[in-house]
Amino acid sequence: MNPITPQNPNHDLDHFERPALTVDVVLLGVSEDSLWTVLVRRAEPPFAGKWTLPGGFVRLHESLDEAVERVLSTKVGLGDVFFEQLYTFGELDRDPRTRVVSVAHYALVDPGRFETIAESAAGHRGIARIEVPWEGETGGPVEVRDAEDRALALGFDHEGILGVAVKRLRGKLNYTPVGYQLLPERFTLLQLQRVHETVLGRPLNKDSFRRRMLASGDLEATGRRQRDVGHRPAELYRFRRRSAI
Amino acid sequence: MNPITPQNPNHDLDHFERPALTVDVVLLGVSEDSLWTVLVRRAEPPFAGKWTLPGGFVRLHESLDEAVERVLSTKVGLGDVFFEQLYTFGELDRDPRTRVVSVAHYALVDPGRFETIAESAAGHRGIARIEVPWEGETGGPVEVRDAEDRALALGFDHEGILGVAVKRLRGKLNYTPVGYQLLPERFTLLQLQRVHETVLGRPLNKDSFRRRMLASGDLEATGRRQRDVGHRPAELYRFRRRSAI
DNA sequence: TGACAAATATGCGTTATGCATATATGCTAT
DNA sequence: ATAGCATATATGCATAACGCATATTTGTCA
Repeated sequence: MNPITPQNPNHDLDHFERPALTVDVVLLGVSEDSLWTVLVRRAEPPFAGKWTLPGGFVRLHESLDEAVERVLSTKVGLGDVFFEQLYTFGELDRDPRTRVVSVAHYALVDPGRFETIAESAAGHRGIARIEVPWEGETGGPVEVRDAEDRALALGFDHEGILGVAVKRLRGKLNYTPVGYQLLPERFTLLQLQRVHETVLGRPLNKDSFRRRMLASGDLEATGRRQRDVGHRPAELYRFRRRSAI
Repeated sequence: MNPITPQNPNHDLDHFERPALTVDVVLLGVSEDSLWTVLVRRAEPPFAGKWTLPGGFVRLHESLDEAVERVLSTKVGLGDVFFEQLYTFGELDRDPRTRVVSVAHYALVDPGRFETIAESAAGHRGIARIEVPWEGETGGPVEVRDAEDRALALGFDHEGILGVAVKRLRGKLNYTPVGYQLLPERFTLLQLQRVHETVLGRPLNKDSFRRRMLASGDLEATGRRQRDVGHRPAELYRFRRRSAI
């Protein structure tokens, strides 16, 4: 026990032996009825050559949000992305170099933007999109596999962070309209349902999904309809900006 | 923009100009149909004399959970308390001395333990329990008042953190059985309902509350009943330890 | 012009919820 | 000892939400 002494309240402030602070970002997108995330390959030790979540150290003069925006811009080439804080991981052995505490975030992008990441991934070798596997019904740990279906051991504790992010997103879908961040501006009810089903990993009842969504007040009919779909076109909706009553 | 250079990947690790890291704890308890929290009076600048959440710097060799336990033990004299991480606050101007990022937690204690804190508060002048006001229906900011009903400006951004904690607890009550952390081991259904009502700030329907709780599978009848209550005594329940199936 | 596929609408049984009412039971005052 | 009290507990019912099945509508394509 080593309390802050009243004699020197700034004891800890002057002391340089403090944990380092990072942000890590779980970037998620839905495409082809699968949930994908974006990983970057580490060039340097520790975990050189391993795939990890995009992340970086928090600078003295930037907020956590600014650090996330810098990471997304620098490492993935994205700006203006929706993200929220997920959880802060502070176990002692997360990083073999030294003590590092990481404020994890999850970010959501629509299919169009995710496509640009996929193209970027095709060009560079240091970035990849990986299909997020279902957690087993048991809620076991996520096991990531690459395009050739080889098990992929992520660096640091990032596999655990990915699992927490997916779990959080699934929970959020049940009581917030966060799904719209995974869709283009205009979308049909069935597209929205498919996104929910993809994230949740289970089929949803079409009628009650429609009723709930329309009753929620979060959706707004645009008056436009689908085109060239080979069947009766559906109404296109957009998410209503929540009035700040 | 000052990216981590591949030439020196440990650039930031070696650099001492990193944010300081603290934990702050919103300690909550229910008593007399009110929700209370525990504040400590700061002895030193900044905010000397102001009331703040108990908190402290995270040491290099302790995890976040260990830091919280140390803070609860050192500043409030409590051990073995239920707590969970709340949110990490990282705005630039939180602390006038230097950049400080705080991982906020909320902790819940039963009335018996809260009573010991209240006694301790009566003895020492550096600790107090404060009734948490309802947020208005508008969800406006919490305004803290002391026992003499004087407005109390908390130090740092702790008023905001308190508001987030109450909001989180209210949300959690709707889908998890956290309420039992605010009760003694054995309790009646009406006591549990009163706790929920106190936290949520609104009356609940007795019948559907009973039905939901009994159907949830979280409760277990102990076979014992209340004593000396001047009316028909109620069954005493305890929370069933969730099997890890 | 008709087949097709999905959108949209309607009906209905099941279940959850809110409310009202009736009965049970330990304690207390007389 | 007993009547009355306050709350626990049980039952019934109207309403709303939900899952499921079925019918109808409407662009597109062969």
